[in-house]
Amino acid sequence: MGGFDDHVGVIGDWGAPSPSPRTFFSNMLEEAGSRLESDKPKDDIANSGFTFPGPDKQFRSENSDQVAKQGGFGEAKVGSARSGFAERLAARTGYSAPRLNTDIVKPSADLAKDSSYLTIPPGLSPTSFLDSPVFLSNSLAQPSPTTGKFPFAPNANGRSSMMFSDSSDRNKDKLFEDFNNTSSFAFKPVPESAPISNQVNPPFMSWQTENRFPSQNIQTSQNGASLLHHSVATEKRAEVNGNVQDHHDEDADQRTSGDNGNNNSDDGYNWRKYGQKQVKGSEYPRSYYKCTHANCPVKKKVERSHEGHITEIIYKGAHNHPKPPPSRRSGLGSSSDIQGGNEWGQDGNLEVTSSTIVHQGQNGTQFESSDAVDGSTTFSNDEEEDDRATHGSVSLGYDGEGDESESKRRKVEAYAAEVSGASRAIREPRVVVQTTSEVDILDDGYRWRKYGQKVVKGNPNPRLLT
DNA sequence: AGCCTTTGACCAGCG
DNA sequence: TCGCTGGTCAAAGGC
Repeated sequence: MGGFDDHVGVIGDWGAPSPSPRTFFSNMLEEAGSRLESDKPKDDIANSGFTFPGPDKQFRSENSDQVAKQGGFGEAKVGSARSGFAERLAARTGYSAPRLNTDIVKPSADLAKDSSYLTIPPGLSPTSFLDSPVFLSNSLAQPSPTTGKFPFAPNANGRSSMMFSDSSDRNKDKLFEDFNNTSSFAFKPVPESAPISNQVNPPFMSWQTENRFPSQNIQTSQNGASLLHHSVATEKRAEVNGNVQDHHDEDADQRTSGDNGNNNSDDGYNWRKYGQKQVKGSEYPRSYYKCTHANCPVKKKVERSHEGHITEIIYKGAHNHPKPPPSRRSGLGSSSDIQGGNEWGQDGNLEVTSSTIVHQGQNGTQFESSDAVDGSTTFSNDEEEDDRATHGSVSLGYDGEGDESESKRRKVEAYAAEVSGASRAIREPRVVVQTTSEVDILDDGYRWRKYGQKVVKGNPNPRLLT
């Protein structure tokens, strides 16, 4: 466990001294931008990027060329930025961020195959920006990168792109203003567009968050489509926001100010580890957790790398109780695998984590959503960068029945593609939620409306769209 | 004292 | 029936 402890310690060290999220991210962008402007060979750019596992494979394989050519916000930038940051960190604190073994990340083939799903690049999840004020209908929305705090520049093909190379705050702000001032925000095209997969075209919807979801949240599209996002994604998303803005989040606070991420506030529930086993076919041991709430049948299996990064999370069942208040959550000694710190990195590290969420009923019904969740940061090694450079696809359970939101959808899509390009170091734990029945998955304390069902290619079971 | 993790043993499903 | 595998139990120990 030494390695893990070390990792935690690292996180702890990062906590205090780390600059405000906004500042940090801004710096990162600037650095990335400067890199971009350099004459660095594109091949280098492509090679220096970090990788993104899973479904992203598809994204990468089909767009890697574009990514390399565009050199846009891609891997090189982020990777470079991270590298620079790591170097500075090492120089300043004497600490050398450990390299991550990215081999652990397994692709979610099924997701990648599903063309009906939107492929979103790593580091950015639909929910990331869906959770942003741009889509928020409530007043709790706070400024965030997803609300337009990132600069967007025009794109030749009409799609939007994020220009992180443009570090001008003025431009950013203006862009954001435009962003915020339009109900149907528009991404400004960019000459050097980030890669947008042809397969990304699929229907995408604009999303709205109904409220601030505690542990599980529903993101509802304008046409009523919703996704259930597990707390993991939710909290990580919050963390993402926290990195780029002064976003305030209760859970985030717990993570950062509590005990260096050693709390159990991962998803708001308390878990007790009751077993661990090396599963065949899995490179890392699988841990078994139970919800500690009385009579709560929920369990989760977590696979994590030696570095402590989650590679897969499988939830089973549905909580039959509300999320315990923060004060009642277990603090020390928690085995939570999704806790802020170690799993997803901390403010100081530049690792963006996303997750794929699959809600699967034992009756075969599989709900699938995904979520690039995390804005946490951690340095990863070159291998990882290579493997995940252009990965980052996440899928959304949406069939594109939307109509008036088509344009928005495309914008979001483009935005996702762009942003994904921006966030390089992405780790994508696969999150699966298994419930005993369709009812269970819906019985999560929220109200769901089924708006469709579809048999998805590669999955014999109908996919519920709620 | 209470809750947690660890870990070897045990059990059940499956081919 | 046997062996493999995944999941769970429960004792021991730590915090």
